[in-house]
Amino acid sequence: MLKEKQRKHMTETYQPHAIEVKWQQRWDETKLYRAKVDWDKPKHYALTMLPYPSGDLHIGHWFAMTPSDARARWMRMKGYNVLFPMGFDAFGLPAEQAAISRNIHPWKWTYANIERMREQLRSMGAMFDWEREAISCTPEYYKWSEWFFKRFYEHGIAYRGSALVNWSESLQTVLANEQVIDGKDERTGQPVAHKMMEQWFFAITNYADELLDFDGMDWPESIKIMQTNWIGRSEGARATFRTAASASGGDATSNAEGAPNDDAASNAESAYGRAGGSSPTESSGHPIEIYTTRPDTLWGATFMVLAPEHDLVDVITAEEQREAVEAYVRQTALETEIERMVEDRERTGVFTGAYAINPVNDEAIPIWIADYVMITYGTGAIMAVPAHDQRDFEFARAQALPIRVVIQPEGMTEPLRPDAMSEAYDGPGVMVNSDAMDGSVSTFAKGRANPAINRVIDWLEETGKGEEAVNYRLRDWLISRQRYWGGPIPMMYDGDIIIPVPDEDLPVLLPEDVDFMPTGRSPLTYHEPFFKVNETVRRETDTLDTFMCSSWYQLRYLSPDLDTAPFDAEEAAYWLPVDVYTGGAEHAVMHLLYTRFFNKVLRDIGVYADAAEAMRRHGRDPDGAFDEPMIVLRNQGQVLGAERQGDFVLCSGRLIGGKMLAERVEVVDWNQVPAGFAGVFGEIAHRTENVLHVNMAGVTQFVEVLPEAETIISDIPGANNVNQLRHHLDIQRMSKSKGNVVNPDELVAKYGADVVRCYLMFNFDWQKGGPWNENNIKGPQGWLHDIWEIAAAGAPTAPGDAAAERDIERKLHQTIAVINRGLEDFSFNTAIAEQMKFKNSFKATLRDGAIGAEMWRDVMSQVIRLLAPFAPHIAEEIWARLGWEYSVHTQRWPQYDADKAREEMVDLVVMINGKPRETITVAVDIERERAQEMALASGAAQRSLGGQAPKRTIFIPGRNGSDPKVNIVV
RNA sequence: GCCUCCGUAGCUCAGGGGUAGAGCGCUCCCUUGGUAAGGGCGAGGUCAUGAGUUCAAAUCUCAUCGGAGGCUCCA
Repeated sequence: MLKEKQRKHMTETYQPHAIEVKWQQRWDETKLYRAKVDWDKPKHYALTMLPYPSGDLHIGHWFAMTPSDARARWMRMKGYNVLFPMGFDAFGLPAEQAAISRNIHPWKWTYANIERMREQLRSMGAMFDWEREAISCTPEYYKWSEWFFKRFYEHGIAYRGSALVNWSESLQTVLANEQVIDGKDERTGQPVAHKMMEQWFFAITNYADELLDFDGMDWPESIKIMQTNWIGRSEGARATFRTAASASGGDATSNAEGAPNDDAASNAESAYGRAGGSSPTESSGHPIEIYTTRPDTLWGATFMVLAPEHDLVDVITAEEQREAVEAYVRQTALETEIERMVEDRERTGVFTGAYAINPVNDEAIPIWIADYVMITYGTGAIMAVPAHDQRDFEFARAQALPIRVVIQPEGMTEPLRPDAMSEAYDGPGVMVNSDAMDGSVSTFAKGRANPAINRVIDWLEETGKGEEAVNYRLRDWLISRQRYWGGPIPMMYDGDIIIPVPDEDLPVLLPEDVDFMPTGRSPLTYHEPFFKVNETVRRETDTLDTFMCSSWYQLRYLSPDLDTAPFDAEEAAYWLPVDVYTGGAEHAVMHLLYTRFFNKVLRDIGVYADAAEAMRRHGRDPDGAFDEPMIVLRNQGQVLGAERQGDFVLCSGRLIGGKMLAERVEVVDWNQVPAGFAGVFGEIAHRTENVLHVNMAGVTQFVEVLPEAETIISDIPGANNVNQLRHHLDIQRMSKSKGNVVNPDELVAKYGADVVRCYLMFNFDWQKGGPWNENNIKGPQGWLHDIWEIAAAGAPTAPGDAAAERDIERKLHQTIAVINRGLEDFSFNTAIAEQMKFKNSFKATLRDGAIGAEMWRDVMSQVIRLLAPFAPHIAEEIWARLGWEYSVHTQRWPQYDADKAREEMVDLVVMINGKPRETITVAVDIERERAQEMALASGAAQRSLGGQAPKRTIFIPGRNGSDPKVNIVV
C-alpha cells in the first residue's frame, strides 16, 4: 500500500494548476499572510502601487507586483515582520466614462472590476494581506480624504483661489499642471486650454524647498532629478519698475508707432533718454514687479514685456495702441498651450504705448506684451535684455528694438557690438555700461555664487530698488475637478462665504441616484438634493483630484476599518514609514511628489502626534520618522509588446499604376519563392484594410487585395481572408489597438503562476523592462521542472563522495550570496540565473552518484527555501512532499556561510605582458613570494624569458572569487 | 537645446582594471517506457567607435556615434 503510494509520488509530473489553487486556499485558511503588529520583531513595510480597477489585470501589473512580492517574502524569511498590503485606487474618469457610454453606474462598474481583479491578483500567489485592503471610493475611505481636506483648509494649505488653470475640453474639467504633458492632457492626449477660474488649491509651493531635500531617501537618481526640475528653484532678484507718467512725459522719446528701431544707436548712452532727476511720483507710476536670475544685466534692459494676461495690460495701454493690444490679447487667449510652446515660432508682440522707468538707471523703456512671457511663471513680467537673453534677442530683432551690451565677454578685447551679434551672449564676462557696477566679474555661476550678481543684489537692497528673490516653477496643486466620480469636497457656500461641512457630518456622500448624461458636466451640478443645502447655502459640486486619494492610502492600510480616525496610531507607530515602495516611474512628478507633500503637511499639522507618542512608549525615536512617506523607492520598467515578423507573401494579379491588384495571395516561407515568380513577394510591413505594404527586397510595394481574391494561409485551416494576414510589428508598448497585449490569465492557465512569475523576474532587467518574448518562458519552466524532478526522484541511496559534496556545498553558499545581493538590489534576474546554475551543477553531481542521502536532504531543504520567494506554490508543494513542516514561507532563510563558500584551490594565472599564458593550481591563500616563484618557474615564463631576468613581476592576489595572477613583464 | 541612464553572444541580460559569463535560441549526436519531452557534445563575442592613463582597459578618463527616458520660451 505504502509502496504503491510511494511509486505514484515518484512518477507524478509537475502540474502547476492543481497545486497552485490548493496552496492559495490553504494560505487563506491559515491566514499565513496576516500581518500584525509585533514589537518584538523588526518591521518591514513593503508597498507596491495600488492598481486602478480598470477591468482586467494587465501583464504590467504582474511585472510590477510579483517581483515586489518575492522581495517582501524574502524579507519575511529573513526574520522581518512584513506588511505587504493591496487595494484599489478606485475613483477616476474611466468609471464615469463607462457610466455615460454604457449606462452602468460607476459603483457597479468599479465594484465588478474590483471583484474580478481580486481574483486575478490572488492567482499571482502574492503574500497580500487582504484584511488590510483599502478601496478609495468607499465612504469609509473618502470620509477621511474629506477630513484631511478640512484640516488642510484650517491650516491654510487648502484655499480657494483664482488662477489661470488648465482646462481640458475633452474631459470637461480642470487639471493640475502635473497632469498636463506637452500642453496635452496626460490621459487622453487632447489639447488643454488656459482659463481663468476660481478653484481649490493645495499650497504645495509652501513646501518647495523641503521637497528639494532628498536627504536620507534611497530613491532613483532619475526621480530625484525629475522632481528637482519640476520644482524648478531659481535664485535671482526682484525689482520694481514703474510706468512713466506718460509716454511723452519726461525725457522719454515719444514714439506712438511703437518703439524706436534705431539699432545703431542702441549701444549709446541711452536708447530712450533718461527720466533724469525727476523720477515719476508715486501716483503717476504703476509698479510692475519683475523677477530675474540675471540682476547683473539690469542695465541692459531696453524694453519690458508683460504676459498678455497681466493685470496691468489694460490699465497702462495707451489709447492709440488699445485696439492692437486688445486684438493681440484675444488672439493669445485662443491659443492652446501647445501652440504657444512651439519652438522657432515667430516672436510676436504688441507695443502698449506705455513706458517704464528702469529703477537702476531711471531710463524709460517701452512696455510690450508678448506671448513668450508666461503669466504663470515669476511675476508675469520681464525686463528684456536682448544682448544677454536669447528670447529677448530674438524678440528685439523681430521687432527692431535696441540691444545694449552690459556684459563684455571674457577673453574678448574689442567691445562687443550689438549689430555684430547673431545671438545673445549669456557667458561670463565683465559688467559694462552699468554705472557704478562696471567692472564686476560675472561668471557661469548662478545666484549669489556669481560675484557680479552678488554685488548687484547687495546694491539693490542697499538702495531699496530691489531684493534677493527665489522663484519656483512649481505651482500650487489644483485639487478640484468638475467631475462626479471623485471624493466630494466638504465645503458649502453662502454667497461668497465659505462654510466647511462640520466634522460630524462627514462624509459628504456622493449621491447614487444621478443621471449620467453626455453633457460633459458633472451630474452633481444638476442634482438639487445634493447641492441645495437650504435656500441660501449651496454645496460644492466639484470633487477631489484622485491623486489626493492616493496620497495617503499607505496610511489607510494600517487600519482600513477604523471609523474614528484615518489610521490607528499604534499601527502607524509600528509600521511607518514605508520601507520599500515599488511602482512605475510615470508618477515621478505626480503621485510621488504629491504623497511626499501630503505627508509633510500631516506631520506639520499634528496628524502623527499620537503615533509619535506611541513610538516613544515602545522605545522608538519618532524624530524624523514622519518626514518622508517612503524611504526606498524603486521603479520597474515596462514590458513591451513582442516584435513580430509579418507574413511572407506571394502575390499575383495585375499591376496598375505601380500598385498590384491581387487575385491571389499566398503565405509561404521566404525561401519558397518559385524561380522566376513574376508577382510581388516579401514580408508584409504594414496593412491597412485590404492594402498590403509588402517589403520586397527593401522596396515597399503596394498590393490591393481584391474582394474576390484567393487568400491561402496554410497555418490557418479553412477559407482564409485578407484580415488574417499578419503585418510586421515593431517592439512597442502593449495596447489593445495594436493587438499585442499579453493576457496574464491565459499565461497562468498555460504555464502556471510560478512559471509566469519566474519568467517575468528572470527575463527582464526589472528596472528596465523590455520586449515580450514568450519563447524564453521555456527557461524558467525547464528550471522549475528540473527542481520538481530532482525532488521527485528522492534522496540517493548510494553514499556520497566527500569532495563532490564539499564542492556542492561551496557552490550552494556562493549561490546564496548572489541571491541575497540580487534581491537586495532588485536584480531578480541574476538571483534566478544563479539558482539555475546551481541546479545544473547539482543535477550533474547527482547523476554522477556523488551525493549522499544526508547531503541531498540538506541541499534540498535550502534549495526549496531559496526558491520559495520566487515560486511560492511549487516550493510549498515540494516542501510538504519532502515531509517538512508547513509552511516553507515561515522558514528561516538559508544563512550564507563565507567559510563554506570559500574556494580551497584556485588557478594561478601566469600572464606575460598582460596576456594570460598558463594556469597552475595552487592554494587560495598563496602568498606573493611563492606565487611569483611558481610563475617564474612555469613553462610559459621560461620560454618568454629565455634565461633573462624579467623587467617586472606583479602579483595580484585573488579576491572575491577571482583567481590570483602573476603578470611578468618581459 | 538641456539633464539622466544605457550600448557585452542571434535574443534577453549578468559582470566590471587582471583567463569573456548565464538562460533561451542555434548545430550535431543519443534517448523514444518522464514524450506538446529528456540527455550529451559544440559553435558563436575587436565587450558601439576613436584616443588617453596603466605592467595590464570590456572595465577608468575624454571625445564621437547610436538608443531609452525626462525637461523645455522657466525670465
